[in-house]
Amino acid sequence: MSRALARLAAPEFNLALTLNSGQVFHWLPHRNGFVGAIGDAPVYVEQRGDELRTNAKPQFVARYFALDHPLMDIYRTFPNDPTMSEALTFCRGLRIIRQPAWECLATFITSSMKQVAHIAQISHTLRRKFGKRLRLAEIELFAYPTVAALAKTSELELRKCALGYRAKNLLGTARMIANGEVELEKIRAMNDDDARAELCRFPGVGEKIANCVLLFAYERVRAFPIDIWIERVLRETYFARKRKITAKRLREFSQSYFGEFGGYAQQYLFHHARSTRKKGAR
DNA sequence: CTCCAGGTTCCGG
DNA sequence: CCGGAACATGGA
Repeated sequence: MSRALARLAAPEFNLALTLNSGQVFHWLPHRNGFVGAIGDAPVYVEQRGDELRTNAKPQFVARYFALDHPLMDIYRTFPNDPTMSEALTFCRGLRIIRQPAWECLATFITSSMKQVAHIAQISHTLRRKFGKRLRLAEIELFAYPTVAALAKTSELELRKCALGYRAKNLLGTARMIANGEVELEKIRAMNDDDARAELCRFPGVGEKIANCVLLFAYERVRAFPIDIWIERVLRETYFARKRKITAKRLREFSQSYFGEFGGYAQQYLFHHARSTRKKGAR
């Protein structure tokens, strides 16, 4: 495979960090890089310094990994405080990628109250069971199941994939899209608030998951998902020794304090907190 | 065994 | 608007 790899410039980018930061869940280590599907395309990609090598079309890969995002300009908008600075040092080169909307929405519906490792496991199970089989040389890969494919399964069948109570939500969402009740592409034209409200019409989608989808699939880089990790960071860092900080207050603070690239700041804080505080590092 | 994980929804103050 | 409880599953 290595003979046929195309090359593309990828300055200010850290592939491994980006793929392991909890925004996308199906890429697997392979040789010197990773294999995964970008939509229906089987992709191998590896990083050598400031360059990527891939079997796929360079522009296609560059778009997926958002290599056009002005990372240096984005960093300049980050607030200047110790916690944010540490996260930036730790996560430099992490990019918010452009995921297909349906795949991102469906994956985050299965993410509620689940560890990252388990979200990945569910993604692989669903792909293998209901997704299109793809081939990359000797490797077998699977696309995420289409809306139609999941819409015609059953709650029972999905529960067999360890979805638990999320099965009903995933199925209901697939059916709402399959019957035209909500059109994911129409959301692209909406402003952030309308888009968020539209996403919240799906069962199992509340503000947090809607914000993840806005950030990871609709390129709304201001969207600031607040999960338990981020909530801890906010409370401990910016509201230390304060009682009674409501969810509403946290939401308002994060929107104003982190600014126009709040979604980026959020992902850096999230990944840094998770990486440094799980292996007994505290 | 107990605790917790990239939450949402429903219900009673 | 706010706090609690129920909801499934598996890894630590």
